[in-house]
Amino acid sequence: MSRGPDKQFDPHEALEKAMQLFWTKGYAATGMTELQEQMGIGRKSLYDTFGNKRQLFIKALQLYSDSVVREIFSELNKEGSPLGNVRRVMRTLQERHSMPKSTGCLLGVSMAQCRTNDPEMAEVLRHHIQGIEEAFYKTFKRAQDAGELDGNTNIRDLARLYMGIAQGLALIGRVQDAPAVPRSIVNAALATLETA
Amino acid sequence: MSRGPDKQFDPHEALEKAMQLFWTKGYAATGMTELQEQMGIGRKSLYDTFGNKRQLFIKALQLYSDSVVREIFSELNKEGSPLGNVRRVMRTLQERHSMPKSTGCLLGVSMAQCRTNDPEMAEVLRHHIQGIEEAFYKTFKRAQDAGELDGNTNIRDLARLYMGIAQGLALIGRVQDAPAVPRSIVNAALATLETA
DNA sequence: CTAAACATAGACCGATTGATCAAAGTAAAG
DNA sequence: CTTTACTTTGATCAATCGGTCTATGTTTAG
Repeated sequence: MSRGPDKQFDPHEALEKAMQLFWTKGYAATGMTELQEQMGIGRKSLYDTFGNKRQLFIKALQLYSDSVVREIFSELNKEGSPLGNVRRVMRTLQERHSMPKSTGCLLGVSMAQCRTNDPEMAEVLRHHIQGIEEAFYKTFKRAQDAGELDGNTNIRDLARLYMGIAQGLALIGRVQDAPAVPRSIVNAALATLETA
Repeated sequence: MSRGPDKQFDPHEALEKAMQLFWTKGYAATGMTELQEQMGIGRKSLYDTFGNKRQLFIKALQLYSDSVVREIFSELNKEGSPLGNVRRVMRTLQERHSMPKSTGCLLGVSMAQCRTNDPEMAEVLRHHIQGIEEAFYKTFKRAQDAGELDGNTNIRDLARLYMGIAQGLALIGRVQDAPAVPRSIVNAALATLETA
């Protein structure tokens, strides 16, 4: 039971701002002062609410996984042709990462920045990207059961490939403002499904 | 014509050390003090020889592209089956990024760290990864001419896909120490060549 | 009302950042 | 030799880093 005043800010909104900033600039290049300004809260409130920079970052990763990633890949679970869902998701990714100011994928950006000798962070990231792999796997499984994919296709391998392509696509989108390269990548990726 | 003493260090060796450090830790997380120590030279020598941190980084990128990338992808130009060369290169990448302390690809790591609004750095990176795309493209072209690839296959798209896969593979290798995921990605990627 | 429990704003901490500079050392030219 | 050009060392710069803390509200319980 609280006896003091309520927070004057919405922690969820503040975390979203932090996520956006980490997404754009990356972990190391984002300063607490800049975070504080963008989140629109005081320094003490920031630390009282979110712990420290590292914990704030991990919370931002969780939010990213629960919001952005979930929204994109929930398309995979819809009714209708599983492979059709995959195609639609890949086209959505293509579109996103063709935007002039594309910031890529926060998970990918973070994988590039987390040191090899930081096992805890690596574990968090591994967990999140495994979720993407599983989303693809379940969809390919349904596709195989429905006869859309050959029974001999190794769908575990395929799911991991698509997860890898999604990461590569997001990464390249950060430096490539022309839509040609992302389009090519998705074109070629989807072409492989025709004969699998 | 120089009238003073020669440098007491080998700039190339020093740059190689810097490249290694950037590769492991990333641009933002690597400090000048740490660079200086690893490079084994004085502070002034560092700035006199390499300019500033940013210029040093760009020189390190160039060295990476000219040494590491070149060494891996020169395999593509060898005699014999072009697709066989592609398979060998992809297996090499798989092996590299399955190592426990894999640091991924310096180009990929840098793409993740360079801000979207840093056009100069983006241009440098775009140039380097375009080199990888071209290496794949020329090889797929030879494969198509030799009848190893179907004439209807869009090899520009395919080359960009393989460049993207290589980047995704490198990225995931940073957080995945088990060899299963890289192996799956390369397995599935190469499987698509069988029917293209 | 008073008092306790909360939140706020912002000064402040030592440490570290990228970068500069003066002083000392060294080798070649004349 | 002296002079000149170059390097090296390491002190030092202002700025910023992540993080702490004090002082000042502000709300609720009694």
